[in-house]
Order: sequence, then C-alpha cells, then structure tokens
Amino acid sequence: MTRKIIRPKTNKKNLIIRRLSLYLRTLDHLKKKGVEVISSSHLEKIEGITQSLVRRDLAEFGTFGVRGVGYNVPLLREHISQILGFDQNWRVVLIGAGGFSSVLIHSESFQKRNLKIVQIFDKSSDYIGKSIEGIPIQDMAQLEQELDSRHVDLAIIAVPPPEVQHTINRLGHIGIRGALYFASRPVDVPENMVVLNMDITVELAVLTYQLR
Amino acid sequence: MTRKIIRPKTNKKNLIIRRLSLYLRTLDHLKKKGVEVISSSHLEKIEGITQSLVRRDLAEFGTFGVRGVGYNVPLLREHISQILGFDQNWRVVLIGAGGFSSVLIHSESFQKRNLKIVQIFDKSSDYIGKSIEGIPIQDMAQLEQELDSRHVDLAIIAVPPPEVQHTINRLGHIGIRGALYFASRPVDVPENMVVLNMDITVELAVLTYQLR
DNA sequence: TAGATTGTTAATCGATTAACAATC
DNA sequence: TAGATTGTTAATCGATTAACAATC
Repeated sequence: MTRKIIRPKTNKKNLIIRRLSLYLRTLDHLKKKGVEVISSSHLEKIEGITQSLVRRDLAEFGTFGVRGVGYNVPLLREHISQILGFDQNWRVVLIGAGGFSSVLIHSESFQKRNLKIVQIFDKSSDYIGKSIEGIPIQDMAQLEQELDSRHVDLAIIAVPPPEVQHTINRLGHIGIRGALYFASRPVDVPENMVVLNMDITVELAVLTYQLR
Repeated sequence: MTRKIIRPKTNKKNLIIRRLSLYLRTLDHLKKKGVEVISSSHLEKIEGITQSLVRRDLAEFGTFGVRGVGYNVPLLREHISQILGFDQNWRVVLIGAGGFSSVLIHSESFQKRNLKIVQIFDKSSDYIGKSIEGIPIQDMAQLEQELDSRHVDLAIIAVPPPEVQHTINRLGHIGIRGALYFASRPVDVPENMVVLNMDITVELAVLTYQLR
C-alpha cells in the first residue's frame, strides 16, 4: 500500500440506480401507452441495455417478474419508483431565481417525481419580493433565518459558478442534506451532505470527442 | 451464445473522456490562479480520482508529465483540450428558443470550449423573427431549407419532450452529426449520428436514493 | 545524491454477459 | 405439453488500483 487516503467511497450502487431510473422513465411512457407487460428482452431494445443486465438490476432489489411472462408494467413502475425514493414527497429549495430556475419549476420532471419547490432564494433585488408560480423569492442574505432544514429535503443550486461553493457551505451549515448544482467546477462537499453535479461541458466533451 | 443483437458498442473510452473533462475544468481553474505545475496526487485530492487513475488516463493519450516534477498546468490544459476536440471551433444550432436556450447562450461554458451558436430555430410565433444575442430566431418549419449541415457541427435540442424524437429525425436527415437533448425519455438515434442526453430526473434519482 | 513523481506493468476488483434450471 | 421468460450462478470481460523501475 502506497497511500492511505480515506475517501467516502462513491456509493456502490450508483450505476444500477442510474439504469433503474432509465427503466422508470420508459415504464412511465409504456404505462401511458397502455402496455401491460414487458419482458427484459423488449427493454433491451428500448434502452440499449442487455436483457441479462436488466434482470440482474431488478433482482438486486426483489422479485418483480413472472417466469415465462415478463414484468407487469404498472407494478414494476411502482416498485422502481419506491426503490428510488420517489414514492415520498421531496421538498425542494431553489437557490437562484434566474432563467434556469424558471425552466426547472415548469418542467414536468418535478411533479412526475414528487418533487415540490417550496422556497426560492436569490440575492438580486431584481428578483427579491417577486414570485415564480406563486412562490415568493426571498433574499439570499436571509437564508440562515428563513430556511429551515426541517422543512426542506434538498436544494437545487442555480447560481453563478463562483458562488456555488459558498452556497453549498451555507446549506450544509443549515443542515440541508442533498444538493444538485450545474456549474462546471468541482466543489468541496461538507460532511453529511450528498452533492451532485450536472456539467454540460462534460457532455459536450464526449460529443466533440466522438465527432472529432 | 443466446442472442445476436448488433449494437453500436458504446464508445469504449467514454469513461476516460468524462474524467479528462473533469481534469480540464480544474486545470482551467488552476491556470487562472497562476499555478504552474500539478502532480497526480494533488489532482487526486481535488477530483477524488486516484493518482494512479489520473496518470493512466493521461498516459492513454501521450506523455505529458515530467518524472519527479509533475505536469505543467498550461501545457496539460492544451493537450487535454485538444484530445477532447476543443481546440477547434464548433458551430452549434439551437433548436428551441425557450428559457433554457437563453441560459445556455449566456453560459460561459460555451465560449470557454470554443462553441459558437450560429443559428436558432423555434416553432412558436412568439419567438420567430426576434433574436437572442444578435442571432435571429428562425422558423422551425423552415429547418430543412435554412439549416445546412456544412455550416453547423452539432445541435442543442431544447424543445418539449414530445418533439424531441421528431427533431432528431429531421436533424439526422439534414446531415447534422451530433446532438444533445435534455428530455427525460429515450430516443431512437439515426445512423451516423451521435446523440447524447442529459436527464435531470436521473440525477435526482441518485440523490433521492441516497437520502432515502 | 536523495527525494519526488511519472509512465507502465502486474494484480485486483467489480461489473457485465452468458447460460440454464425453474416455472409460468 | 411446448414455448417463453424469469431469477440466478458461473464465466468473462473491463476498469481500477498497487507497485515499482525510470528519471527528473
């Protein structure tokens, strides 16, 4: 052994969880179309994930299918939804009231997954006092006074990149347990917080690399 | 062998490319701070990726470091930038002129990575004829007439979910080779096209799963 | 020279695929 | 019963880590 760095080992099941959430969105779609039963080999065609892996992913969490038949669409949908935690309501605080936030708040993904935006904060006087979809925009300076981690489960951070780290620190201090941010930079994650990042430059890199 | 499905095997190096793009954004930052040299063990602390893997990732594409010293920050930045294809200019068409697009167009990620938005299309008369940042919004109905794949390298698709598949089909037909979309649904990808997806519900699932 | 850090190979670990008995 | 498809185990494949000689 050369090193002894302790690292909060990146949650083992993440790959499975990501795939489950692909299955879930397809099941949403199939259910809407009225499809009753689906087999792993049919999912393979839709998702581009081998039938073996589909069955293995599901078997990780239980026995949801019927041999010789397949999986019941509405039932499997419920099961996966529950595994991912979407059976319960999630109260979300939006940090940053710019264009991105108003896109999010109108997105169907939020309702579909039981996420509800309960508070919005921004530091700009252009926004403070106004409201989006009936939710008043509060002053970022009052975050510690106005945000109570007992009433909010996670944060969506849509502030300019230089402010992300500080925002996360403040949220961590208040006791918010999870956050998602979009800036193209790494952050230090406070203890006891789960922080995820969606970085469009990463996807663009994959795209340009492949097209090069 | 049970199956014989032919699948365009998901590009082998994707994992490395994603990490390179994390290194790149950190190098951007370090360069701005004036840091001249960085070692793989320092990158390990910043990225949460083992020094071994950092060295291996880089070695995949060349010899960029100096033994006993480390990596020259501006030089390594140039190298990675080139590997990912960001040394050349990329002409981008935006499909959909809604809130999301105007966020993208103002984002620093685009300039930083040599991406330039050259055309914008939308189907709504609320947008057609207006312009964003000096780029006129054209009528989606005229896509085939007005969009020339010889002048555009890739597409960013920010249209409502039900329109994504049709949009991709049209772009493929016109000869656009790459696209990125944000809807939470799978699509069929035309031959000779690379299509990537950023789905916020996938990230939210990882988050809610871990917080559950 | 001594210390540091790379590039690279060998060892390990984990994830995916193939295969098949169980069972509808 | 014959055909289909699951759940699960064994085999394979690929990705990560450890280790170290090379070299600044």
